[in-house]
Amino acid sequence: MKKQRRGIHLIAELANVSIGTVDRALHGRDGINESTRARILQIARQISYTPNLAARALSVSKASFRIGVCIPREIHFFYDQLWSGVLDEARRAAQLGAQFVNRPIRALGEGDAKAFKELVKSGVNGIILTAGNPQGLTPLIDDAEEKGIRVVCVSTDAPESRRSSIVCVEPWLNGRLAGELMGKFVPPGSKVAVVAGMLSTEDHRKKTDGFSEAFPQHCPGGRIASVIEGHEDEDESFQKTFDLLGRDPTLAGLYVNTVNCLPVCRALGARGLAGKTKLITTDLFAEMSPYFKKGTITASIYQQPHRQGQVAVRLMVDNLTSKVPFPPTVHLSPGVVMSSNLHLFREIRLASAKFDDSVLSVRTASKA
Amino acid sequence: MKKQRRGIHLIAELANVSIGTVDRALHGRDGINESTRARILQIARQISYTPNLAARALSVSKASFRIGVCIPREIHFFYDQLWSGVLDEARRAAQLGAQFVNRPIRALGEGDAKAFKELVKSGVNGIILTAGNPQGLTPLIDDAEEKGIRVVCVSTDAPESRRSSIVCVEPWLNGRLAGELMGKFVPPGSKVAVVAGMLSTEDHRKKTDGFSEAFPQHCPGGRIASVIEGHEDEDESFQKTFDLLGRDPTLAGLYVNTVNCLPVCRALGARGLAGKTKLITTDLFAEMSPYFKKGTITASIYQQPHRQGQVAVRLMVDNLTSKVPFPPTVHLSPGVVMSSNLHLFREIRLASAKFDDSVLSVRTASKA
DNA sequence: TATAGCACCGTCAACGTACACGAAACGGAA
DNA sequence: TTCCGTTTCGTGTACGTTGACGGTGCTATA
Repeated sequence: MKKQRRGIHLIAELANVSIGTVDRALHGRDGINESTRARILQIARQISYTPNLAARALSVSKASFRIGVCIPREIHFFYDQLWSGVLDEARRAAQLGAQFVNRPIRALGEGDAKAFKELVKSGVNGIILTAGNPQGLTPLIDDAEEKGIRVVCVSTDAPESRRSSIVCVEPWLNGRLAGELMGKFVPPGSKVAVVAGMLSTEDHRKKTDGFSEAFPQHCPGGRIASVIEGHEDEDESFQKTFDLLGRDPTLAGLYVNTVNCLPVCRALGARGLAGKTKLITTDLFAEMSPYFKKGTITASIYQQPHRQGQVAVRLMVDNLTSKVPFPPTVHLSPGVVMSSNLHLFREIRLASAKFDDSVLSVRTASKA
Repeated sequence: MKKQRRGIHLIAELANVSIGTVDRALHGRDGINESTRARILQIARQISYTPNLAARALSVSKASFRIGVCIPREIHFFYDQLWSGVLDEARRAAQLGAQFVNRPIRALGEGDAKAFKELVKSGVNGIILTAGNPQGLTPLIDDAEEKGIRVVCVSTDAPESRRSSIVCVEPWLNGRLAGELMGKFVPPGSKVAVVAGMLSTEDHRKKTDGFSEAFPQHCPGGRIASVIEGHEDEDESFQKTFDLLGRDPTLAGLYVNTVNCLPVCRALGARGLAGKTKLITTDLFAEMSPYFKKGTITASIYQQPHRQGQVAVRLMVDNLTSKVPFPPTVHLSPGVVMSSNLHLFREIRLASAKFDDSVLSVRTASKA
């Protein structure tokens, strides 16, 4: 009744050698006869040996690789989800000996160059980041890649750089989907308007472009009456929308391509147009919930932040552990949130029952 | 010249207790004085202790475990994706010592009891299956769970059984989302129809119910004119739809809640109604692509088979490796496919460029 | 006073890998 | 023969955590 050994021990047993010899064979160290090495490698292949990365990480007493993460914390409902996706996946990867160093920045594009440099200097093997100002970051990214540090952008791209991969929902497509939906929600010949954050940011411009292109294609005779900018300011957004609705009461739909949709909802309510004028928003957070239920928001285009974080970590870990090549781009499909499926989204579910995300007490289930 | 201990040992040394006590304190186990627990937690906080997850994983690595998978192969575009999702995740889990035994069945509900029994007898630690005929499977599932074999249903549930979890897109909600969409696509007072597979299958019935309930809520004065059954037969589906469209040319929309939508598309084309009558379908496969582009299909409700497979494996592996408790249900949100985002879905992408799914050659890095 | 029961705590052996050290076996040279 | 060096391989320990098991005192009951 001998106990069943695993891994390197099993190979040793099968080859009638010691684990030391197996170690030498597997790692190409010297001090071993070529013939026995061949024999051991043969057996390793036969039992399809895969090293236990956790054990390896433990043995060298430091993680086998470290991944730096640099994302903002400002727009909470979005980046919290992104971070939570990263964390979810990181917890699993920890079993493979991955360590994550978090180097958050205040807001998108704020001090990311500094944070990035620090991560590079700290000797990580890979970096996951939201590239706020791509022009500043591009040379740094290229430099890191040059040194063998793999860089994966998430949510926001640095397209000109040599980053290994980008995980995002394409803003242009985001706008197109909104445009197609709107085109089918409103009757032919309708006029609609776009409420953007600031058109100076590429993301909002591309969404606006996508919408403007797709809407007329799916709504015969439809056209964009106007595009207004709220500059991420609550009062300004409300006032401008309120005025717009007053000027043109025949407006059939509104597309909000920034996360800042609550003022627009309120403006619609103030004009008594809630539920009448079709409203398509972007992203999702708990405070939007009542507006879905009242019918003010017809649909929202969901960018899957949690999943973006997950996928980014997966790409990185797969590459670092198993040399899985990076796909140059991962374009997730935006989700469509409506009142029917609203409650299935994390942002809404977690709002009612907040989970404790403290890491230390990962309480193991007590035996039954 | 005492050696510098780390982690739990360091805490033990500082607190003048043994590592066992520290373990008890950190994990909220009983058999420890509350005051010493507080003291230990205090010290842990002071040195900002973080558990070495690699060590934990190693310690718990109760050797390898085996997971049985039992899903049909009949509806290729769906179950192939499901299987591919399982495989994707299985590949990762292999690094943690998970083995997967595949025991496919011909079609949903065909010989699944036999396959299930074989898996149980083969001594797996967990089973992932699509529960075709729940009534037959339920006692078997309960039996397996009794023996400590965790069972996760995917896509199709056995709700009365004691399965550990279910991963699916709820059919009722699926229908509701279709109903809400349809309600906003067609003008108030519209008549629409439902094309089902067979109403005897619970899945199709629930989808029909959900649709019938949601549609009038979102389309004032709207009503369901008729529900027809295609019985998964191409000719029958075509003919019945063709006849229906002839009888009632004012029909504003059609909802197909089975995967068998091509005959409906053709019937619409034959009547010259393609693009006029709004068509909402279910699921997604490559042959639907041209109908999206022509505008015949307005939208399709996507059940995320790949993701379902992934999630099911994750639940199982997380539980088996780290005792993460099963959530009783995982209800994924159905996706909405339209012409804008069509090309982002696996089913369409992979149709053009097939990927190679070779698994075995996970080459370990040779020393630099 | 003995004994059982309980609350609290320590000890030890895994888990799979990496690496340092040392032990054989062998050949050649003194 | 003895001595030394090399090649080839075995042994032991460390890495940090977990869980089974055993041990110490103390209190309650006979």
